[in-house]
Amino acid sequence: MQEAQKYSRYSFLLDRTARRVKQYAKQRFRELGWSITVDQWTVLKQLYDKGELNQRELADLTFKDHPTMTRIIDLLSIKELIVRNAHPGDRRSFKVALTSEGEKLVKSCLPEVQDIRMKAWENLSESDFKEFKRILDSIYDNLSL
Amino acid sequence: MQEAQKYSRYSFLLDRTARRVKQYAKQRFRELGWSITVDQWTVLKQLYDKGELNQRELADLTFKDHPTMTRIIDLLSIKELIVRNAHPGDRRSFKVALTSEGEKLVKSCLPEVQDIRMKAWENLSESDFKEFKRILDSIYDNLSL
DNA sequence: GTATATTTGTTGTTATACTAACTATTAAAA
DNA sequence: TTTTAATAGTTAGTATAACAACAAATATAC
Repeated sequence: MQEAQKYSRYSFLLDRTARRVKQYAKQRFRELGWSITVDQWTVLKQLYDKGELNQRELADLTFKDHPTMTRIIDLLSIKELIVRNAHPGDRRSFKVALTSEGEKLVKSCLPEVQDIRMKAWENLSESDFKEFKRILDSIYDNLSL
Repeated sequence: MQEAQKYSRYSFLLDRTARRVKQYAKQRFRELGWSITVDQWTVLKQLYDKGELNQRELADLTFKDHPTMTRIIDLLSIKELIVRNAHPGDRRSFKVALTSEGEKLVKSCLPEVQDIRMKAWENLSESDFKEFKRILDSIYDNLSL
């Protein structure tokens, strides 16, 4: 393979693998009969870990943009897993919070999610993780503005 | 961080980085005034390298599913960069081919695409690439059916 | 204190991703 | 040979993902 083409190949592998990881989780969620998507789960989990957050904070934590977050929150609201509460002192923003339904769902799904996530990393060592994280962070930084 | 949560974190980093790589390329395509997306580029490049292919072959090579490939090909056809030719001997399928316009575009974009792709990998060594590829492949295999 | 800039969130548009259901065609089985 | 199965591709529906343009509220500058 030519030197220059090598980089396209690596980008391709990265994209392919990320899609596979997401697809696997999506499929497992489905098989388990859960009515939420992986991205919706990520939002629920943040709220579970950190408590009430506004939409900007959620977007920052998940590295999604604001319109995407608006829509994920819309869908979770319709399912009554979260609520947008008025923010006292800033009428532009909401305090997004888990409902008791939402909290119950997070608690019940958590162990299975951890199994799903672990599956990807079978047969990989502790030093592999470190290397992998270092390289991913390096790529991310190379492309940051 | 708890052992189990570590894996979610790695999946998150993988997803985040893959999105960033794609976003960067998209932004550069845009800045260069190109009227194609990154995924559309991938299809054009395959046709440039391998010649005529049917839609299934293109889907397999790019690891995309068939409906997605149908739509990418629709869009590239509208732009008259490729054509669906009848397949002699199998009336179910098409032979997809670059038009002369399409071929000209691939040739003119190729050097810049290589620069875009290279950007992600600055400051990484040859052994980093090898490690990275090995780990990505391992993850992919762990999740394959 | 008013003009200007920034922040928070929404809406609209285009493209990818995945599932399911479908048509048309070809291949395999009985 | 006719029934059945498999393959190639499309269409429909839902959910991200990214960008642009926007409204409303808040913060800053003068």
